[in-house]
Amino acid sequence: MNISHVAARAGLPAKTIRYYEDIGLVKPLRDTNGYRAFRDSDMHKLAFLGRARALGFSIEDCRALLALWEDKSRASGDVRAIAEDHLKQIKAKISDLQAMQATLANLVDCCAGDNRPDCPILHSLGAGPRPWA
Amino acid sequence: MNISHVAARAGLPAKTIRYYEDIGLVKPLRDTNGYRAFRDSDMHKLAFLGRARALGFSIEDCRALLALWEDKSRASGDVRAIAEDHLKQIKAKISDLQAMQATLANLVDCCAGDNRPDCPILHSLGAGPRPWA
DNA sequence: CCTTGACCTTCCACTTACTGGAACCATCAT
DNA sequence: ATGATGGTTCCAGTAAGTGGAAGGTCAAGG
Repeated sequence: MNISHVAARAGLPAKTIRYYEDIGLVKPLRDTNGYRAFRDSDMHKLAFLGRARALGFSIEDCRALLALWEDKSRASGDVRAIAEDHLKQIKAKISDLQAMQATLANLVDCCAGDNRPDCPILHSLGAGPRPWA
Repeated sequence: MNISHVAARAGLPAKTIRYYEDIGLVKPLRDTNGYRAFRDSDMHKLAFLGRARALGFSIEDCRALLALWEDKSRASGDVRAIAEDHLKQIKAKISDLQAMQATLANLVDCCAGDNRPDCPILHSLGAGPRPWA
C-alpha cells in the first residue's frame, strides 16, 4: 500500500503519516523506488492513532497506548490510568471553557452592538478583576 | 515602573510582557540604562491583555480589541462581533470536548483496570469507527 | 573600592502537532 | 516526448509563550 491509499483508509493526511514516521510512530517498509510500503499492520496502527488523536490523546500518550496495544501481556490498568488522566484533563478544560463562555456571554448580552461607542465588553476588559476570578 | 513591578501588577510573567513588546502590543519607553519604563497606560494595556487572554481571545483578537479600546469613536458592534465569534468557537470546543468525554468515560467504565491483559479501551481504539463518528 | 545578589538586557532554542511549499524523482497515458 | 499524477526530501512557519545563557546595572555591606 502506498501512502495515499493508507491515508484514505486511515483517514489521515499523507503529510501527517510522514510526520508520524518521522517521530517513530510507524515504520513502513520501502519499495525499491523509495516509496513507502505500508503493511496491514502499519495501516492498523495509523487507524489506531487516528482514533486516539480524535479522542484528544497527545502524541506521547498515543506512543504509550500503542506500545501497550502491541504488548500482548500488558495490564489493562496501565491503559486505564492513561485514559483516566486524560479524562481528568478534558473535564478541567471543559470547566475552563464553560467559565469563559458564561463570562463572555454575559458581556455580549450587555453590549448593544450598535454604532454607539460605549461598549461594556471593552469596559469590563479594561478594568475590574480577571474575568475568571 | 520597571518590568517586574508591572508584571506583578498586571499578573503577567515578565517574559510574556517582553514578548508582547516584541510583537508590538505594547511600546514602553526606555530609561537611559536601557531598562523598559512602563507608563500607567502601558500597565492598563497589559492588564487588559491579561483579562482578554484569560477569556481565551487570541493574540490577534487582542490586538484588534486593543485598537478598538484605544479608538474612542469605535462602534460597540465591532467589539461585539469579535466577542460573538469567539463565543461561537468556545461553544464548539466545549461540544467537541464533551463528545470526547462521553466516549472516553464510557471506555474507562468498561475497563476492568486490573492486571488482566484484556482491555476494552485498546480494543475500541484498535477497531471500529472514529470515536466521534 | 570591591563584591555579592538581585535586577535588567538580548538572543537563541525549544515546545505541539502538524501544514505549506519548493525542488526533484517515478510512473503511466497520450 | 510530454504532461499529469503520484511519490520523495528538506526547510520554514504556525500560537503563544518558556527556559536558559551571556552579560550589563544598581544598591548595600564589608
